[in-house]
Amino acid sequence: MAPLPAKPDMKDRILETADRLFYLQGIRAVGVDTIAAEIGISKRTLYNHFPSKDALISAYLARRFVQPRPSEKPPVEQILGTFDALERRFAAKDFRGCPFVNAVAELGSEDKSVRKIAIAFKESRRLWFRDLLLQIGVGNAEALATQLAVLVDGCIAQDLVRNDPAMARAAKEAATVLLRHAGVKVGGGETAQ
Amino acid sequence: MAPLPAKPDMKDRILETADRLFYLQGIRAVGVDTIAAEIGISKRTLYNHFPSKDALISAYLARRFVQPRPSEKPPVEQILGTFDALERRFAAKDFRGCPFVNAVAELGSEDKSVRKIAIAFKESRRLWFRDLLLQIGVGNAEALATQLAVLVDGCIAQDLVRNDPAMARAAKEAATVLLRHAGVKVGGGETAQ
DNA sequence: GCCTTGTTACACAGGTCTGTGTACCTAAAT
DNA sequence: ATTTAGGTACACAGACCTGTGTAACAAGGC
Repeated sequence: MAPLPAKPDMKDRILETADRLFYLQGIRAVGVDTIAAEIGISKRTLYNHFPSKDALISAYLARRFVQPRPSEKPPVEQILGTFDALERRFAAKDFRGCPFVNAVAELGSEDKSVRKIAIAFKESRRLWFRDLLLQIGVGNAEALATQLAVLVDGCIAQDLVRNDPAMARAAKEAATVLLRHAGVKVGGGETAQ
Repeated sequence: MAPLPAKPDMKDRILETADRLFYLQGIRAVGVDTIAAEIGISKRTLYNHFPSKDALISAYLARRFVQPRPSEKPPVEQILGTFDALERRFAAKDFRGCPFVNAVAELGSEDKSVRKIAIAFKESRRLWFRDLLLQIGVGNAEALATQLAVLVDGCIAQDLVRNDPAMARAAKEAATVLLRHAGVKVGGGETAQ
């Protein structure tokens, strides 16, 4: 075919493809040959952009590390909205759990850098919860934020195995109870639209 | 009948070793050569007991599928005791998360039999919670049992990444709030020793 | 023109993995 | 003593993996 030198950044294309395959099939299950073949480039080109598969794995996880964008909505809505968003993602059939948890499960405790970024991600989400809780004056925001983080990862793990978006709803109901118990006034009923 | 070999049951030794290595290092990361070498047997012997690595993986997961033994303790203690037991296991440095979640994360959705046993395990634990809740007359035991199961898997996932046994305590505190909210009279304070 | 940059095609080294084939050994049961 | 089940040693096939080396090609900038 046309040996087009690819207008969009080749590095981005490689990374986007690696991301998709790593996430859907597992890191160890996908070889660099497979990634290159999927894009239609030679393996040599891939190695011209990433010095090793490990570098590609790191870039993959770094790419997945996205902070939630600041929102104008009330903190309680943001917190509970997290579980609505999860439920929507569970319904998509290309959802395969948390890429960080999966990577740690797959690559073991050996891999220092993978664990490091996974810890950073988990902690960043916990802090996001904590800051929202502080905004609404919740006492013991630290503990409650941890509990919310546990609920998030719990319903993700459950959905990974069961493929049941209702797990997000169960987590949301639990989160609602915890918030109310902490004195937070939660708007709608337990089954928000 | 089968004449006894000199050794105790070789099949058990293979399975026990495979279990340890699969769990600690990951299924794909451990080859049959490694398992055989660890026991000090030849690879041929291993294949005389298990027709394939897949069969060994299935046996490994089946072995991990243990039901909690019936207990005389009050249901509430059994439920909350689950999180104490988890905290103890998190403190051990050979804890590496839930073997079923890890297997699904590692082997992908392709593998039907792995997913099947993982689902069965998750559901069996949920039903264990549900039956205990029914014993103490909790209304909506189904939903609460699901929430408890989410908390269990959530703190396991969190600990897998963070290596922090406090995650079990956080989950236990959340579980306590949920139980109280359901009308259950919970004995000790939120930090039972 | 020419030169640099990026890509391609392809071979290959060196390692790992699963699974098999074969011949020999050991010890217990008969 | 013979049979036989099970274990050992070891080679090997065939596949896959990561990563490199090399020569050719295509295009834009100078």
